[in-house]
Amino acid sequence: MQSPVPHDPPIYRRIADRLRQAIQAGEFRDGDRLPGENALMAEYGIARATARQALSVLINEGMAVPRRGSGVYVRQFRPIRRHGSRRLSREQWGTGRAIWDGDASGRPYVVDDLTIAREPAAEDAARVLGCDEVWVRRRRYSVDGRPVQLAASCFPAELVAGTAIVQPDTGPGGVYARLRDLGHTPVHFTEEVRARMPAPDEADRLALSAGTPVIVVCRTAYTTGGGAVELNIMIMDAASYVLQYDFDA
Amino acid sequence: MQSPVPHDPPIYRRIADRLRQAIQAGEFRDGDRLPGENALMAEYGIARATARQALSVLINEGMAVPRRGSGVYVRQFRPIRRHGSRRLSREQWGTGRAIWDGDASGRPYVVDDLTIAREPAAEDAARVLGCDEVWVRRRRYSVDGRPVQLAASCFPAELVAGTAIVQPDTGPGGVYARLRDLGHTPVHFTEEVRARMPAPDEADRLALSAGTPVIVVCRTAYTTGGGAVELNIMIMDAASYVLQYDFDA
DNA sequence: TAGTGGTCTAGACCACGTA
DNA sequence: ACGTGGTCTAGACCACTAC
Repeated sequence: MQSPVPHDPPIYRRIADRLRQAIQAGEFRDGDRLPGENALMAEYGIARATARQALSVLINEGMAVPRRGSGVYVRQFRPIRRHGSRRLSREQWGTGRAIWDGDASGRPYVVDDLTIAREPAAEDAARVLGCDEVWVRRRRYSVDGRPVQLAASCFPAELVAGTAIVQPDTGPGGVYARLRDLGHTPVHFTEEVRARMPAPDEADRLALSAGTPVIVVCRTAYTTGGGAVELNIMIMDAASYVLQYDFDA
Repeated sequence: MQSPVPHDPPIYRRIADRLRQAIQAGEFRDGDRLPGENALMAEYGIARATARQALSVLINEGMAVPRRGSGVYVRQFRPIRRHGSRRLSREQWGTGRAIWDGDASGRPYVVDDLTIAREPAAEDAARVLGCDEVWVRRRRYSVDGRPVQLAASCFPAELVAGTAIVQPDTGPGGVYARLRDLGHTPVHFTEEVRARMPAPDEADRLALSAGTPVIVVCRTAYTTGGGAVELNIMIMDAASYVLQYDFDA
């Protein structure tokens, strides 16, 4: 009978652990090139697949990024701080500022791939918004030339048909100012936050490397009557964002 | 010259895509067993490593979970809803209820691995709390017998030394009620939310399978004077949580 | 052109879970 | 006992990047 000793970690794990420690100890800095497959094979006397497996551990942890034909590099982070409560205060969109102005932490951003369409409401949207058809504004946001967020805003179709909300340019203050003009001022917001690994199409559109989760924020905007007037689903590159929420006891 | 046609996806990707579609189409339900390595080898006439690679795609996406000696299974989700703003209202902890009572969506929870220690403050904690030494309460929360969250609360050492806050049982209302007793009532909270892949020790303690990110919530509690009295870092299994924040415009 | 990572094959031995 | 996934070897060809 053997005593129930935990097994030695496999070779590839020990190599991955050593590399991770080296990174955290500062031996490799952000953007530095790590030892490649050939270097690990020579250093540890292992097969190629084993060296690959060691590197894939770090890659799937989001600590390293492979570049074809070049090498494996330590990942760089510079997150955007997104303020949950403060940024939606009436002062912001009441005075003609777009909400997103405050988001990029001073860095310029661009909106890509804007599409506006009338669609049958998805099951969730139908329940929350209380309608069968919605107008959807889909767009992608980029900062420093890199895509960071996909967003899809849904509005009850009858409410917004023919307004600036279904136009590419929604005018000063954005969609919330237009909802106010229509007499449906948003006064309350709920945000649901989840995190998961991206679906392949999300990874494509956000140019995510392996090991990068997405943060999914589902925001609902309510009017004084308690009715929901907007459902906004945001999918964010988790490596590019810090969400901040402030509230009182 | 070739036209710049995107390459055909590799075999393992196409197999992974087919399996993913089958899951999303409901051909496999939560907890169902997927075709294993041998089945894929036979079905597609591929080598073992290729079949493995196809399955590893789904595993790293968090869609499937491997069980040694048994098979690969479709992952199951049943998240806990955690209310950000509402749960910290004074009514809750002012009347003797522990904050966590409202968290598990009605399911019972347990606290594991509670340790309480006086330590030199980490760099972040020192800056936020304005002190060199802290008392830290570390614990793990489990729901339905499965670990879901690691938490570490830091308090300024001089403030809480000798109080119930450094005892295993903090009494009715928990640490916030004790801070109130000390005249340092928390009145404002800031939560920073991030998501990333877990470090190996986090994956161990939360029993996370590959492809599961963690949500990191860093909460700071402020008193009326504006001083920070607690820094609480929570690491949550992303598959087990939905965070909800409510706020007004 | 040389070196890198990406894909793939055809084997091997092991630990583990189920029956 | 058998089938499963976990680890590992020793090759191969390819696409891409840097020089």
